[in-house]
Amino acid sequence: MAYKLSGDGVDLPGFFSDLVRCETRLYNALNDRLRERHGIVTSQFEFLRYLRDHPGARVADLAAEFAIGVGATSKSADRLEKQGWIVRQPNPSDRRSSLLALTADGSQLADAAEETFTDTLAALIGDTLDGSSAAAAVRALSKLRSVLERDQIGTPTG
Amino acid sequence: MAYKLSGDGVDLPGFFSDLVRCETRLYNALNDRLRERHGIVTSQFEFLRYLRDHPGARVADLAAEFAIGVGATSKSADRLEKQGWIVRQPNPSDRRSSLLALTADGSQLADAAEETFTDTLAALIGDTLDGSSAAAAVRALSKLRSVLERDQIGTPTG
DNA sequence: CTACACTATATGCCATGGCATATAAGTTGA
DNA sequence: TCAACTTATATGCCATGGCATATAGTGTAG
Repeated sequence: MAYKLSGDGVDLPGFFSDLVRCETRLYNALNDRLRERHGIVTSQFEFLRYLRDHPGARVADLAAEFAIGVGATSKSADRLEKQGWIVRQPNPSDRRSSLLALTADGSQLADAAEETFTDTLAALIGDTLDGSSAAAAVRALSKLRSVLERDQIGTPTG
Repeated sequence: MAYKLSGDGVDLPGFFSDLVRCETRLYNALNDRLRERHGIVTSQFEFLRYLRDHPGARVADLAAEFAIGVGATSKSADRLEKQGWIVRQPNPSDRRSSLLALTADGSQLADAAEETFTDTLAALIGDTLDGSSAAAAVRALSKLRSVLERDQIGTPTG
């Protein structure tokens, strides 16, 4: 009989499929709602919310948080800046980088979109994710995330 | 005291963040490994594996499975076909669509990539996803997926 | 101070997906 | 049978991210 070196009883490929499919569908559904109500998509909301909660963050901070490339993050910031939702302020301690911050408009948008975001999420998965086994799922995913971040797994190069 | 209509004690936005970040990092890490060993990325592997397990599937079947648009699926099939990994066979019962199937090369690639895929996943999350609370997480995510699919949540238009 | 390595960001090219539209084929009702 | 409707896929335009590279600023050894 063959050894099972890890993941006893856990079908990891199946888990991964479920993870990706849940993420895709939730992201799609949230995109639809945020776009129709606020003219933004989920990734933009996540940027705005992060900047609201971390004013003065740099491009590299956003890239690390979302595990996307620095280039993509810079372009994303360009678009938000062009819309007047964020500003690049000079970084007094390092002129290579800028400190990003929400404008008043951006702040208002982040708050309004957050309500839509939270409500939509509750409507979509609030009932399904009820109960104690769901709490275990939430904890497990949270732990998995910390481990992935700690070990820098899947951090893009650029 | 305010009512909590759903999701008692579950921080849904936090759960969603964890879900998306785990998905992103795992996808990135799997992409790296699959690209270096087989010259494909994870989405391509998932297509190939699906066609291996569902020979004769149509473009619409793939689109439904992965919750992406039909147009994107068609283009993805173009690329796999151009590489010689799949073929479009005429559908005898409906000439609007084709039946997709792996070539011998595609089949071989799917099997080889699956080994890399499985091993990599085990290396990345096998230890973290061990134990009974992880089993609960896996079940919860599986259930969430079924509900999202049943209710057609996040199914793209095109 | 100055060359050299390093770092942070910006930008260009490419791949991929969404969405709208086009086209071809199947279906239906009078 | 044929016009109107629906369905399945393909294609075009756009947005976004990866990756490579360019540029500017920082740190450091001598």
